Amino acid sequence: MLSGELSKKTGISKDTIRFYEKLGLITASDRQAGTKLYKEYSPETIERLSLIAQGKGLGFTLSEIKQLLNEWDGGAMSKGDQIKVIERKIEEISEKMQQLNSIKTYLVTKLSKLNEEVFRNPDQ
Amino acid sequence: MLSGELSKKTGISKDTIRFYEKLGLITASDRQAGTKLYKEYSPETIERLSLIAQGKGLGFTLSEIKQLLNEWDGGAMSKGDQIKVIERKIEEISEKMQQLNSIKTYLVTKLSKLNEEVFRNPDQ
DNA sequence: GTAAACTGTGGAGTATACTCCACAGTCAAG
DNA sequence: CTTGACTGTGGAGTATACTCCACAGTTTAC
Repeated sequence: MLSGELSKKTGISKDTIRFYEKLGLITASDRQAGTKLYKEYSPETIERLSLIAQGKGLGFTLSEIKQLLNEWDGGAMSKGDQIKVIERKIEEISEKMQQLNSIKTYLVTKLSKLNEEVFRNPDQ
Repeated sequence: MLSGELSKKTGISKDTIRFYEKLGLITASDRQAGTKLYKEYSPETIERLSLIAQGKGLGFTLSEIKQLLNEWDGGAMSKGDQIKVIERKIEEISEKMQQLNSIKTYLVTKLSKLNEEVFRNPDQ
């Protein structure tokens, strides 16, 4: 799959795809075409890009996402180290979830207060 | 409270504080001192700054955070509109939590697989 | 076989979120 | 009363994450 198709399938621009490739977030195999090189992306790249998008939305930086993805693929680390890193990530994610939950609780409280007010005095 | 104290209490640099003030994320009252103006921050600014830091860690941009904080303070919107906006934010936050949860599940699975492997063959 | 669509490249430009610097005025301690 | 710490300001610089552009090859459709 070339960049155009990948871009259409993920909604991520070809420039961004190239940018991610330069950073090493995704990879491609080169295919010769005359004097030019074309870049073949494997279908898994689609899932990888959607993980990147998700990670970004959750406040991870691209370099954090790169780490996460590489640990995923089990890099050069020993099993023991991999376990430690993943445990740490799980902790981080749990923290994020707690934070989101407290914001949510706050908003829900505010919401029910507003609903009550409108119920009592509907012309607002 | 002046910027230095606020900075010490929050761990956020005075430059960042000034930056946030320029963006309207926080406010200060001016106090004249000779030819100079000093900026007085209320104690609530501390909590506001910690909310900003949290929001950032959760993938919200500063302008999204600004919106969130202003809706907090009940801006110029009608109650009905406020309710709609807050409902939308709650949805967004729920989505984020679901995403985090699916990543967490993935990581937990990976972790238990790794633990099992190390249990069977500890020299890694 | 040729025009239109597609491809990778280098490099410049943009938005966001800071961060640093030098300066001049202010205040607090001795 | 002066010295040293603190303050706000304008403006420049940095890191991150894209986004845009022009160009020269390539493939596809007719």
